Amino acid sequence: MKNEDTLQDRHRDILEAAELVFTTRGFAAARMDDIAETAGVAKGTLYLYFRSKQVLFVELLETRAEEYVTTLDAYLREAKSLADCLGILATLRGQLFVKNQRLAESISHSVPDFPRELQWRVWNIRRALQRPTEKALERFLPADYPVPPSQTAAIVNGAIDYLVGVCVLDGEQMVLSEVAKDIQYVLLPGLSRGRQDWAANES
Amino acid sequence: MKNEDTLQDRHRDILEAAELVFTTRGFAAARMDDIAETAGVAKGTLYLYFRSKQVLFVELLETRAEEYVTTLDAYLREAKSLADCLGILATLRGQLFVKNQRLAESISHSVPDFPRELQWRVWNIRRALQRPTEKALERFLPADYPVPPSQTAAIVNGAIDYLVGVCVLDGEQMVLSEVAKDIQYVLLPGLSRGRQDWAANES
Amino acid sequence: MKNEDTLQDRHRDILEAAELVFTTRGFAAARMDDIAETAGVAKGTLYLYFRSKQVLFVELLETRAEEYVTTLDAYLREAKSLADCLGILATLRGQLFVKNQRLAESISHSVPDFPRELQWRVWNIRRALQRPTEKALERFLPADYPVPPSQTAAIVNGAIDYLVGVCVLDGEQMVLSEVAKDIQYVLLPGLSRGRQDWAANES
Amino acid sequence: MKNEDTLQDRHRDILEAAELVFTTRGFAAARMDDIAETAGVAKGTLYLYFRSKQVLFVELLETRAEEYVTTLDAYLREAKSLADCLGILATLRGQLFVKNQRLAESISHSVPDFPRELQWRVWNIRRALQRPTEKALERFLPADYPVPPSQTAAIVNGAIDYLVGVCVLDGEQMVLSEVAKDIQYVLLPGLSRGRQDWAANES
DNA sequence: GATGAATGAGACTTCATTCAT
DNA sequence: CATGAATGAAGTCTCATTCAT
Repeated sequence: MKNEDTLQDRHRDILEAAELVFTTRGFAAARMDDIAETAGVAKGTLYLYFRSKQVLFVELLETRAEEYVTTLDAYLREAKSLADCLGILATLRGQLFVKNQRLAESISHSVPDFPRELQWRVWNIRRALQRPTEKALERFLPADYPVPPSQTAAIVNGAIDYLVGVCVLDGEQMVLSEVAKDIQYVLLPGLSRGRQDWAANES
Repeated sequence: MKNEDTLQDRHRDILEAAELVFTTRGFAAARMDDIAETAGVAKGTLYLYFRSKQVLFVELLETRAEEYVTTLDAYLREAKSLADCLGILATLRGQLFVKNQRLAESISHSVPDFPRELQWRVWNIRRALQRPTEKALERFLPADYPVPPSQTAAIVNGAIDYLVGVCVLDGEQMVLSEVAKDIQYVLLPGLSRGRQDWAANES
Repeated sequence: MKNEDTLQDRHRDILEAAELVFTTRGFAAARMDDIAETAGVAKGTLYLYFRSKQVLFVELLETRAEEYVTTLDAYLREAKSLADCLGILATLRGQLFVKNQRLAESISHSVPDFPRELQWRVWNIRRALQRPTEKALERFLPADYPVPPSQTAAIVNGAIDYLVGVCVLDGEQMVLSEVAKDIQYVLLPGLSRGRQDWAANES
Repeated sequence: MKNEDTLQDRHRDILEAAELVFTTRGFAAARMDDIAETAGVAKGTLYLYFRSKQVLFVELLETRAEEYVTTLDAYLREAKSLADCLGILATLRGQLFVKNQRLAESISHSVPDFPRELQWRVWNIRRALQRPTEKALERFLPADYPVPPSQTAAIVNGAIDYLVGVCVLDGEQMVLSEVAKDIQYVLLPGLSRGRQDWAANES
């Protein structure tokens, strides 16, 4: 009988293979054959660990989201200022972005066909991915900041991800410290002023 | 012989059906049967107008991108200030880009399998979508603005699209004027200061 | 109103186009689109002259077989000897072989699917194509020739067609007088002796 | 894991089913569904053994051609005279070549659409099928025989195949010994005389 | 009569899933 | 537990035939 560790390994190998394949081709175009081959197991073995392609996909999302959130939270806890936050977000999203982004893209397209239980799990993942940025911003935004945190978080994450994405698509060697600097330059002023500045600016 | 207009209509009907289906399911999961049914034509008719599913997808992208760029350019030409630009971008991307964004998401996954000629066409689409924001920013950014326009454009577009996307995903009734206001509040300060401010801020 | 001649022309144009296409691709792979384009008419027009692809095919076979038989009979009537016969057959089959052969090949594969009435017409064509060689041989074979004429005809026709076919396939410039000479050299002796020679040879 | 023999069997079953279907209907009209049903396997199984219909067709040709050539060579090696050769050829082509001939007929129509690599393989098959008759004739033809062996081979093969074909088409019970006798009677004299006889005959 | 856009049955092929070994 | 051969539903695409113009 195989011991517990071997089973864990197999499970992890399959998830890693699935990540590679889903990331590269998207959910619909990914083939279980490819995942099996990449994982170095037989096709039937996949079904010993995951009931279906859809379950494999969702459990992969859950695993990666959890890891990502844990990492991000740990780093953001150390942040001393809004500038720190932006720097950390830019750096970590820069490192993790490509894989996660590609996975995330599959969600909106694929999930509508999933059974309800899986759809619910995906919904939870989405919520979880929002929170770290949101929590960090809450700590440092001016108390009277007029834009709600969830939407400010969307703005910040969008800015970072697109900038990283453009660099990657253009094939440029991505210099993360540059990305962080650009992000800080553009976003910091707008994130640092309270409502009275707004009023001032409007007038 | 059917008259010219009828043919044009059919062509447009199919593109609209394709837009709906590709947008909803992504390229790989979209079925030609669904597109045909949505367009109200027989399966074979699709192939009278587009040689293959891939060609239909790319020509849809081209058509929508062209429309989008034309509209955006026209509006941005009227902008009198950076605030105007951000407002226009937020409003139009909110109206037009949710769909296009979904289409765009399919690209990175699907296009690698396409024949080279189609890949090249997609590449051109990507370039075209970047330009309007870039051109508008060039007009209003301070002369000594330290972040290159292409990357500033990425930051702006990303902020807008994510914000719109979050609103849509959350199922909120999207109030575009709110979106525009939030965007202006967060981004405007950082886009308005020249290099000397940067130096000041750093110190 | 179009006059009779124009209708005849159209009919003939279509048959010629069909001959070219069926000859090139075989019955099953031939497309009505190609035949229409080759004939310079619209696809629907084909169906004004021939009820279906199968009918078009069979009527083409009938037309060409009739022409071929008429021509062959006329020439063979002039033959003064077995050598003449072989020379004439080699020359004419050499001229007509490629087209007819290709058409004939389609028959055995395609006809089983045809409706019974068309099958019967094809059967008649086959009989008709055999007869000229058979009739000519009957005139010149020794009275006591032991091999039945229909089978002798098969041997003669097979020898000629394969020889021409090999030349064509090898891409050689086919010299018909050479073909005729070879055929005569190989076949004439065996066709010229009566049964007593056979007995002699056997002993 | 299924044992090696079972896989071999399946492979052979499919080839036999393919032979039956391609032979009956020709390449273009043959349906993979029919081949699968005839072989007693599911449609998808065919594609585990052969990458496409075209590949299945070509590999069938290769297999049968190889068997045929091997058998023919073995028998012809034992021939003691030209009469033996003709008898052997008539008998074996009668037994083995009706099927192969039907396959061969598909080649000229279907192969032009094939990818270049498959075309090359078919070309090699054609060459291989020519050689046995040619080699045998070279041993027994008079040294000064004026017709080149490759063309003499074409004449002999054509005569045999047509005769067999006519018998089959007429639905006659084919008596192979009769066929052999007829062939020998017609062809032997012409194949036995050297060039001086030719000169004599011409005068 | 002539056209050719439209149709839809049916072809090839793929791939998630199963199950005997 | 692990395997991978087998399955068959479902996808893309073709093409003979029809019919409104």
